[in-house]
Amino acid sequence: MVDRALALADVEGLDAVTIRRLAQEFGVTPMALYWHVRNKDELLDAMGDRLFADIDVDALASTGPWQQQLRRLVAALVAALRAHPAAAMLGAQRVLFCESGWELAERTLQLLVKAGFEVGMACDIASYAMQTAVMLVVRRPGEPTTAVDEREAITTAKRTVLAQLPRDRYPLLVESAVALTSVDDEEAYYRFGIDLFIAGIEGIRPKGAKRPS
Amino acid sequence: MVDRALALADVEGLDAVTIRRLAQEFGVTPMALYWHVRNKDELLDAMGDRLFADIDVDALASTGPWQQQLRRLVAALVAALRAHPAAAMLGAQRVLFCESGWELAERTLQLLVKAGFEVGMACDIASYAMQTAVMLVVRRPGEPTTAVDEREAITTAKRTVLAQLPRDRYPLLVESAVALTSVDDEEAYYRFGIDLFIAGIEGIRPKGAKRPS
DNA sequence: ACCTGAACACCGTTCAAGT
DNA sequence: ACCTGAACACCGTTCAAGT
Repeated sequence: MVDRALALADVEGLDAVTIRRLAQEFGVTPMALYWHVRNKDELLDAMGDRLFADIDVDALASTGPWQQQLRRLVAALVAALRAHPAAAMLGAQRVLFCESGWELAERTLQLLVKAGFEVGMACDIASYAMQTAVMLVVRRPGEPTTAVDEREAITTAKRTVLAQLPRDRYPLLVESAVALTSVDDEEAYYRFGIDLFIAGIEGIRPKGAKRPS
Repeated sequence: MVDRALALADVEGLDAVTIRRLAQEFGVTPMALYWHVRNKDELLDAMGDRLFADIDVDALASTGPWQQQLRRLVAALVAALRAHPAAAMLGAQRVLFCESGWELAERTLQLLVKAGFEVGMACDIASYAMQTAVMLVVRRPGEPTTAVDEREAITTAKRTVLAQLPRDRYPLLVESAVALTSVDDEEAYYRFGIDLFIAGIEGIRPKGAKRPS
């Protein structure tokens, strides 16, 4: 049922995931679902939890310098969310409330503390990391609530608007109409986002941080 | 009407903003609103646009080194979104489609190009900046769709769950139950987020970048 | 120019009842 | 243990009609 809901979200957007629609997919009456799930929120939570299920923290954060470990963790998180972009935002509220999320969070905190950050700072960074991963996935163009069919139309419409702006007032916007409304290389896009995050972390880290381990 | 909708979102969450509810607030029948707005999406768009209305780009990005200008722009964006946290996410899809958003975007691109980034990279950074600002505001705890009344209850519930986790498996999570579920100093939180962003940008910038201006 | 009434196709959810 | 029927209080939206 959770998988079916995720599949539905992937194709038609998160808004299409309704109790009634899901029941229809199962060839069953809407009320039947209430036997398996307490209410819709519980279903959405379960969808969020599922996102983290396949992340193998141990394999990611055991060897190498902390920057690389952190990068691998964030990259794995992003990859997990990318599997279901429409549902990715559900993950943000669920990391701290499911087994696999705990594993991920604890490891990240551990890693940051070992790197010399104090616990409070490690918490801020870990939260920021999670939010950044979600942000990268739930990004432009086309809200996650949109069906895949409409996405392309929305994108070109947006692009057209930008391209027709007055050139004298907004030269860079007009020039960048395409670049601002689409992502040509997905992998490069995510690499850039993660690079930026890691660079930020390294940038704010106190220079003479001790390494207790 | 847009202001009323924002006010409603502030108090009861974005989910409370419905055509029918809004009509009720105005002491009018739901269908009356369709005279002033084509449909609900148009209303949400207008709410998103309103968020940028008070940003005075010229005052922010005219003097000083580019890092400071960029910081001021992002800070102003964050401040603008913070005025209506529940509606902040609406801004993300609207920056490129309203007057004040264009002003903001063009200025940011301009600034980045002057700083030595090529136009494509400047676009990526500007998009990232916008997303980061939204992310910082639409953050934990309590989804933007939640009413203010419920927020506190949700927060303490989450905290309790974390505090009761097995200490041997998740020592850092248990220790950080409070830190992970709340923000004690709002200003420090936002400063941290913006610092991290700026540090990232400086980190990825090519060292010998030329300064054409 | 601005609003209403009636109607339609959707929601989530409860609760008693069926097998 | 698992599902249904009927019902309720909500949505957004259209369209003809009122003033």
